[in-house]
Amino acid sequence: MRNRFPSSRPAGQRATISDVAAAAGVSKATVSKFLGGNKNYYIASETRERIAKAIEDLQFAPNAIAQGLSNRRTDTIGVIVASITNPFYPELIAGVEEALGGSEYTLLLGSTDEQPAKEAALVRSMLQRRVDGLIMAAVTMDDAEVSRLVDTDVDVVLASRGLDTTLADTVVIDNLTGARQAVEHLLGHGHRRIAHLAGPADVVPFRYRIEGYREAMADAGLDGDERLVASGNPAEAMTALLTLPDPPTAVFVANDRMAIEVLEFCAGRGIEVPQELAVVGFDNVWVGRLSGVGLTSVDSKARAVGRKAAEVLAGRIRARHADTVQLPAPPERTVLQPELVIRRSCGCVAGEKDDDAPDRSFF
Amino acid sequence: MRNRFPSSRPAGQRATISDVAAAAGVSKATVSKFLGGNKNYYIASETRERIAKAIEDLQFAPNAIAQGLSNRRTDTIGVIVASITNPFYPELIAGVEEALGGSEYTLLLGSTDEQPAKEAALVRSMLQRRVDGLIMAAVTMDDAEVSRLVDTDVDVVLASRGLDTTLADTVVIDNLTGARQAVEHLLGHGHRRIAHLAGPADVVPFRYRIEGYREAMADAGLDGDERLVASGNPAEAMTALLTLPDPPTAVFVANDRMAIEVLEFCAGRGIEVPQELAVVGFDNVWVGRLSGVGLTSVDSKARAVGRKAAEVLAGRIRARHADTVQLPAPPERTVLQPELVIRRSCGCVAGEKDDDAPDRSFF
DNA sequence: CTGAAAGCGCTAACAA
DNA sequence: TTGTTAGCGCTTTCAG
Repeated sequence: MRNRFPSSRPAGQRATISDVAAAAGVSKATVSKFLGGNKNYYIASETRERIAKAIEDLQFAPNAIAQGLSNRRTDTIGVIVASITNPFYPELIAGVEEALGGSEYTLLLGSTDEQPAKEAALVRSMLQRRVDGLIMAAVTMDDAEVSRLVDTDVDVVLASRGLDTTLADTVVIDNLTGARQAVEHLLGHGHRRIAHLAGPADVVPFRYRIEGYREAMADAGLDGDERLVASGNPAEAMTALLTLPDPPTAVFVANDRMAIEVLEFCAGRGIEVPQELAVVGFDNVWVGRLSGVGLTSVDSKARAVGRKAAEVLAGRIRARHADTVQLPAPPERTVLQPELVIRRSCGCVAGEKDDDAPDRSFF
Repeated sequence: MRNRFPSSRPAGQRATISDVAAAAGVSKATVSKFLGGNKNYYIASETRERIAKAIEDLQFAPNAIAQGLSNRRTDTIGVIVASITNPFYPELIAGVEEALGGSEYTLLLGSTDEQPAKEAALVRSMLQRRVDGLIMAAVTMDDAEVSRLVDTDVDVVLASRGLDTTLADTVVIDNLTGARQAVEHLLGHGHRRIAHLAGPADVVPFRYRIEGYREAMADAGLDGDERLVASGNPAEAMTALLTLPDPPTAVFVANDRMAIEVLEFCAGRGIEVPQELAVVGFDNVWVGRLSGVGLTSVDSKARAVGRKAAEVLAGRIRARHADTVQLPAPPERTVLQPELVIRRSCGCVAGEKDDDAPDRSFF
């Protein structure tokens, strides 16, 4: 195997710009200009060739760390999600990657496992690593913390879990409307006792989903029974709900993760879904599409949210690095519309309205 | 809100070690020693306090990029997976994070979408970013490419997709045995016409799964019918298989992603699983556990593989950075044993042997 | 115990 | 068109 490092440095050590300069008989500056590509530096085509050859010979690739230090930008963006194993987030990440497609950005990833301490540590770590921007798809921080974050020199966009804040760019879906749609659909099926299995109240979207539930119930003149709002471990919550004197005939669950557990709970107890209990989830994770699952759910557009978040962030970064110095534009808030996807678990006839592309593969 | 940057630099600019040094009335070198923590530098406790105060006042956090340049290590490890939306990989990533738990490592993530070109680009990008190590859970490279990669100064471990190579540390499961178990189980159910839906042949594990299938069939004196080995789009492949003159009564599918599509295909065609067609998958992705799915599958231990890969890698990095210079140990190959997890789709009675912890949440 | 100085690999004025 | 020089922010000898 021929030695790929003909320079004087020991094997396994990568060539530097100085090696290239020496090999090409030019200065580092010239090589650097050659690398810069974009800026219209003038450099003799003959020199250009010599440099290209040296680079090729030495298998040189610029050290991005050194470039980062000098350029004050790393072409890296951080993505912090709540739970990498919840299929909602890989989908969101895929959206981010999609949007960043051709660009030179690389993703620094972190999963908080829903732990605020881990979230804080990840933010710190990414800031120290000088990411150019940060997409937060896990936010348990309060406004003060967000504002401190926004005060730094990295651009931040809050995705999906976004707070109410107007401090930072935000990409969310309309959780309130989504929740209303779900509950209204259940009302349309004739249900009157509709429960809500809520998510942790320290996560903003869950608060809106509760509110949407309450509004829809109130509009139907069915509000007031707080016993119908449960939370915590799905199995336990369902047990409590179903042993109520006047148990619910339907439940709107705050996300699909929990909704699937409700389905499993019912399967385990021999409770027929949707006959004995109708179930509607939230997120429309791909699993719900499986014919053996058939979960009706509000699509929270994970991929689109990720894509949009990345676009907004890229725009910010571009603006920041633009030559023309100007005040940053005020935070931008994008609200995507969710969409109720109807399947079996709500009581609709199978296939009635399920318009999923049947040939699309699952993952 | 009080200004968090009392130094002279403009808001939004982070304090540097020089700012701290100035504020504490010491030199950068001393501050750096203070930061180093571990090495037993002697520094007066009074100075120590002044520095600590300055750091606190200035909200100083060292620039990891600059540290990286100086230290020649970034405390970052790259993870390249084949497809972030295939639940197998988030699980593997979770294993990596688990193992890296307390340490200061951060993950640089990339998903290749099974495209060799993207894989190459990601490797390049991560190398340029000077990751300390690389976990490749997507390898379509050949030995030559791997060897070139191993020749660099980053430690590489091949996880799950590992080649046959002995050039790099590898953590895999015993795919051949796993496949044999699957097929033997089907044989035990009395099946004689067992098909195999194979994965892309350029991915090593899939080749072993085919081989395991062939061996098991041969051992049962059932080899020879190559028409039973299909590949490509699951729906099309199944259609072809089922229109054979002597169609299979069971199919061993190379991974759960495809197995699930087979299940959907059957549901769509009204083909009863397992009565008309028994199905066994590979990976034991959590989805298969759902009561509405019940997919019998060979567990490929994604989490354990991720964990082990991270441990091996961390060990390598530690060794490389150790003061005592020594020849690197030869590549280490870890082979984890897969495990057949039995559910409905193979023909076993539901619940018969499904020993999943029933209360474990899904994701 | 502390500091001066050199250097990690690259970029960006500014000269030449 | 090319080279010189001075950093980017931190670490690490090596002298005090």
